[in-house]
Amino acid sequence: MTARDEQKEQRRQLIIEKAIELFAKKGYAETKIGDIARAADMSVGLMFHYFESKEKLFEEIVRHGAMRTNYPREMNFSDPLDYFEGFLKMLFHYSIEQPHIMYLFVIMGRIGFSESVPSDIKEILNGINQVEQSAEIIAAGQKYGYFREGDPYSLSFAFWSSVQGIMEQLAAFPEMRTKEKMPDYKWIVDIIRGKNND
Amino acid sequence: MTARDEQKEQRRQLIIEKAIELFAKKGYAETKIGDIARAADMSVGLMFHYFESKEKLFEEIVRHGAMRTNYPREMNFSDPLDYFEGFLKMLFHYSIEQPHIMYLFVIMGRIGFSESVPSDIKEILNGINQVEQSAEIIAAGQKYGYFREGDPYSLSFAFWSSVQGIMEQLAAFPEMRTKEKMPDYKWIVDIIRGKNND
DNA sequence: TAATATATTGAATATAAATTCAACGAATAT
DNA sequence: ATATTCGTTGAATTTATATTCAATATATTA
Repeated sequence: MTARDEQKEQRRQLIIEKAIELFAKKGYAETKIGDIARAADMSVGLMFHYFESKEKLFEEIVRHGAMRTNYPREMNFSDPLDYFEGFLKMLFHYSIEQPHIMYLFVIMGRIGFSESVPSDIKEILNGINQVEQSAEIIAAGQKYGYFREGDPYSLSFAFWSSVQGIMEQLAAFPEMRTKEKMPDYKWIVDIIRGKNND
Repeated sequence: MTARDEQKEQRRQLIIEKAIELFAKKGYAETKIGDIARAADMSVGLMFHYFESKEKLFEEIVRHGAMRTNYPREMNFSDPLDYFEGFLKMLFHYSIEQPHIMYLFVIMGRIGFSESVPSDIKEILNGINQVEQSAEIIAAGQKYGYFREGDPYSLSFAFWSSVQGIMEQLAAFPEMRTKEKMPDYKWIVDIIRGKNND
């Protein structure tokens, strides 16, 4: 790996980083190549030296995101509430200092219903149905009183939709991303937890 | 009002209705005039007979939305929880049969951070800061134990962000909009309510 | 240092979407 | 029934954005 290759890789990373932030804040269609170029402080033409197209750039981000945000699947947890609390604690915590994960989370959550995202990109996400997976955990946990009563899929849907909503607002309003102003992740866990436990 | 005028007004309403649905599902930038024209079953050119531009069409929707979604301000409530429960109950209820309000809610919630929305449209919403208003109600209600402890603004932010997230997902996935699958609005109220009450 | 490869730019081109417009058919008024 | 206005279309035109490209600067290699 020559010095130049490293430089190139860093440049690519810079573009990706800025693009992630912009895609999260504004969505795919509203984010212009020119916006990303400006954020990365380079000419529009140069963007195409590093990435074949806007679509390919986005695809690389989605692939990256598919690795990073699937955290819960690989967690070990002693009780099923930890699955959710652990993930949210991490997500909320990092949102303050390293918004990267939050941005990725926002982008990933929108892919499902964004028509401008080509279908081969959507396929990257096959098999990562967060709502489905969580519904199973909730269903299992309900038997032992870990979660409130109600349809597990609906609960899971409500939970992840809420998290998505909060992350989207946090992405858009950085002034909320301080220790003082950040919502407490436990408030959100209460969506599925109810008042059954302590 | 001649028959022709009525016809014209109906046509305009049809366009608005379809546009609301599409703007809610895909966002402003991703919704093409052609999409709306197709949904309303007319030529693209004809759209411009009814609306000066995409922007003006959107503006009309926002004005309309500014009237409809500001419901909570005008509600009477005996205890402050009713303010939130009443609104959510209404919103969730109508989402099933008349998704119109849900779509408007989604659109309105995105205006704040959508750069493609011109600033004179954003100004329509000045004075309707849902989060701010709710924070005051929460702050007042906390003294009497209606709400959980925590920064009122953060609680309000978390609550409305969650609602926004759920409405966005419901807008995109109509299969969740049935009596059986819909989340229970009380789960969401628990974000601010905590387990202080019954 | 000369030769070669890579990075960068700004201008040209291509593409997609919004908007305008001339033409025509259908409704309404005189 | 004729003239006038309105609704409609499809084909131009304009505008915004993505993409390509020739030219130049900068770095690397021989």
